[in-house]
Amino acid sequence: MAELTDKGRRTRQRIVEATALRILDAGIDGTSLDDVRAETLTSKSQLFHYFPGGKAELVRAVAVWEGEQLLAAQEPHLSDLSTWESWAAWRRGLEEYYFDRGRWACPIGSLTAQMAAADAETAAFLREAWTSWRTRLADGVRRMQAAGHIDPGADAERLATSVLAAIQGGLLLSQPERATWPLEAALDTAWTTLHALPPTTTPPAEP
Amino acid sequence: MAELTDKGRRTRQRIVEATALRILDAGIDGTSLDDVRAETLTSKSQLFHYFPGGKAELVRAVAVWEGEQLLAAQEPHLSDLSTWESWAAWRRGLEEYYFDRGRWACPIGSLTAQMAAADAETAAFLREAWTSWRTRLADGVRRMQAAGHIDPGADAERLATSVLAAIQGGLLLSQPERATWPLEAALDTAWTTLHALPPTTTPPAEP
DNA sequence: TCGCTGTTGGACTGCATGGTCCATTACTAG
DNA sequence: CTAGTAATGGACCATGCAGTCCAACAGCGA
Repeated sequence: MAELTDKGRRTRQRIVEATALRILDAGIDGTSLDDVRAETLTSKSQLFHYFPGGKAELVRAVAVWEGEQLLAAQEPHLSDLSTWESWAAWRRGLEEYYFDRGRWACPIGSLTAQMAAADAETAAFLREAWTSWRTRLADGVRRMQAAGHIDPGADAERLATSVLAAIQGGLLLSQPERATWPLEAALDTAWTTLHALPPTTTPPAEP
Repeated sequence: MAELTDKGRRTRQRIVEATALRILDAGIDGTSLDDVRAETLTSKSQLFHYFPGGKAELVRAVAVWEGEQLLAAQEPHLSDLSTWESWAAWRRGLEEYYFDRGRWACPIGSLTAQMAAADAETAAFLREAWTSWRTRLADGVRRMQAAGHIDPGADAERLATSVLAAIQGGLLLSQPERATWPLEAALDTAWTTLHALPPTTTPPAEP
C-alpha cells in the first residue's frame, strides 16, 4: 500500500466517500463491505488492497475524511469568530452543511454515538476531533471576550462545549421530526446566552 | 402470548432488562440474541415465546421500558417544575439517573441515534417519547411563565426543546471524555438562558 | 390424578458478512 | 518492447446470527 498511483488514489477516495455516505444513514453496522463494493463498482480485493486493516481501517479513513469536511465547511468563519457577524456566518455555514444535500446528522456526532461499534483507534481520533473543534470555538469566544462582547469572566471552554452540545442535541432532536426547527431552537437558545453574557449579567449558581 | 403467568412475566422482564443494559453500551447491532440468552440463562425458544416478533419486538419492548424508567426517574419534579427549586431538583434527579450506576448515555437518545437499526414501529414510539418529554418540560416552562419567572413571550415548546438538546448533546460530549462536565456545562448554559429570560423591566401580570 | 396450557431446552437451518486467495489486466519506467 | 508493480475481478471460506422446530417439563384447575 506504500505506492499509490493517481488512479489508485481516486479509487480509494471513491470508496471512502461512498462508505461515508452509507454510514451516515445506515450506521457502521448497517454498512456492509458488499454494499460499498456494489455502490463503488469495485471488488472485494480492492477494498482490502486499499484498506489492509479491513472494515476497521475503512471506518477510520471515513472518520478522518468526515472530520476534514466538517471543519472545512465552517471555514473561513471558524477561524475568525471575532464579531457577531462572523458568528452568524459560521452558523449559517453549519446549518447549510447539515441540512442541504440531505445530510441530517453530524458525521462526527454519529460516529461518536457508535463508538461501541468502532475500534479503539477510531475512538481516539474522535476524541481528538472533538477537542480540536471545541478549542477552535473556545478561541472564538476568547476573541469575543477580548473585544468586550462577551463577559471576560465566562469559561470559554465550557461555553464552547455548550454550543457544541446545542448543535449535537439539536440535530438528534431534528432527526425524528425530520424538521430543522429543533436544531434552530437549540442554537437560538445558545445564541441568547452568548449575547446575554456581557458583564451586566451574573450567572446563577445552581443546582 | 395472550396468557402470562407470574413466572412468565418475571422471565420476560428479566430478558427486557438485560437486553436494555446490553443495548445501552453495545448498541442494537452489538447485541445478539445469544448474548441475551447467555446473560439471562434462558433459551432461544423463550426469547421467541415472549417476543414472537423476534429481535425487533424485543427492541421495541426495551424502548418502552427505558422510556418508562427515564420518565419515572424525573418524577415527581417533572410534573411540577413550577419553581426554580423544582427545576433544580429535577436536574439533580436527571444527572443522578445518567451518571450513577454507570449509565453514560440516554437510552432514548441512543435508540434515536440508532433509528436506522430499528424498525418503523420503534421509530414511531421514539417520536412519541420525545413529544411526551418535550411537552412535559414545556408545561413546566408555562407554569414558570404563569408565575412570572420566565418571560411570557418566550416559546415554551422551543425552550423545552433547547433544554432537551442541551441534555442530549451534553451527554454525547460526555461520552468520549468519560467525564460529567460537558453535560453540566451544557445544562449550566441552558440554565442561564432560562434565568435570563424574565422581563427585566416589566413586572409579571398574573392573578 | 388427569390433562391442558404455559414454560423451557437446545439442536438445527439458512443467510449475510468479513476476510482470504489467486489469477488477470492495466500502467509505467527503462 | 519488456519487466515489474499496481489495480482489479471474483470465487471461496469460516463464522456469527436471527429465526425455526420439536420435544420435554411444570403448574394449575377439574
